[in-house]
Amino acid sequence: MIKNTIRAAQEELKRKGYKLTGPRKAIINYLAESQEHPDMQQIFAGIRAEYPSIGMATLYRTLGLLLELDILRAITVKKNQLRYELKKPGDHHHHLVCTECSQILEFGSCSFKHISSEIETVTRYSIEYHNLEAYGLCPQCQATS
Amino acid sequence: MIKNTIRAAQEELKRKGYKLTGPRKAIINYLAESQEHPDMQQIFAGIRAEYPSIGMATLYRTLGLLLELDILRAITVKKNQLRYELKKPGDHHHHLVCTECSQILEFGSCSFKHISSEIETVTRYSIEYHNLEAYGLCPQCQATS
DNA sequence: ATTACTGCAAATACTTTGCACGCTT
DNA sequence: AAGCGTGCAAAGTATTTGCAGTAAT
Repeated sequence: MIKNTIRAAQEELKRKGYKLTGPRKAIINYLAESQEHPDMQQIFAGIRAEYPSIGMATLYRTLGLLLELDILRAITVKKNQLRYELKKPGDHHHHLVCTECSQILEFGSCSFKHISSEIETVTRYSIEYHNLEAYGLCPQCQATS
Repeated sequence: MIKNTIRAAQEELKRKGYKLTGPRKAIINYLAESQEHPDMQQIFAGIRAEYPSIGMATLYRTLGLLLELDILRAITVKKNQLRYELKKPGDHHHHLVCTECSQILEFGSCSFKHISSEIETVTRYSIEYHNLEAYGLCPQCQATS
């Protein structure tokens, strides 16, 4: 499945006319393989292991590009704290975020697609994607309070 | 209705043991009265008109506090661009964001509450609130492309 | 009276940009 | 060969923090 995710991301880049460079490959690979939802510093550190010459500016530029191309999704865990995940083809889920420890859990049920087209009709927006984030306490943090 | 929003926010502050100070009142008033979804700079400018001595640090601290108390909600229009809105008692809605011009439209239908308790059961999280943001092109930006 | 809150200024942290060089197509 | 993409360093923003004075309870 990871292979598919990587391939889909790479193809999308090329399809839109962007070059498939070393740093971009390394970033996509790292994101596809990471099970957690890493933040920018974790991504940077992780990629340095594979591709030591990468600079922070490239990471900023690349994450920005992937977000714009809708290959990458950002999850807000706290004010000004983002975590990232590569979109997997055929997978659609949302996130539960612990307001205490920032743990992220995925859940599959998405109720939005049922009302999406009605909202498009009413509002005349054309909807491209959506994010749903639910916030609360994870089991561990409930126990600690 | 604005009165209610202001009162609810003020009471929540006091209930949790925070002081109801001049700057806090001014910020709450400004947010309650603003129809758009202002960003931090707009809020700062707007409040200076009412309360010229306010400093940026206070605004940062206060918005942070209101977010934590779940009185205030942040809407992500682009990477690192947030807009704010005070929560109104009895009102529940979500947002449609134009990826081109960052216009925000509210929509009332929320499909999440139906599945919320099931997700709590399955995941053992206790959910406090949730945000749904749908991204796409507004009618004007569709026309311009 | 007590203690939280504020404003200022300084310190950090974060993000973007310009440019010369290198790599993908 | 052409031009996009990269890394570095510097510039530009954004955010946080320490502290002395002030105001809310």
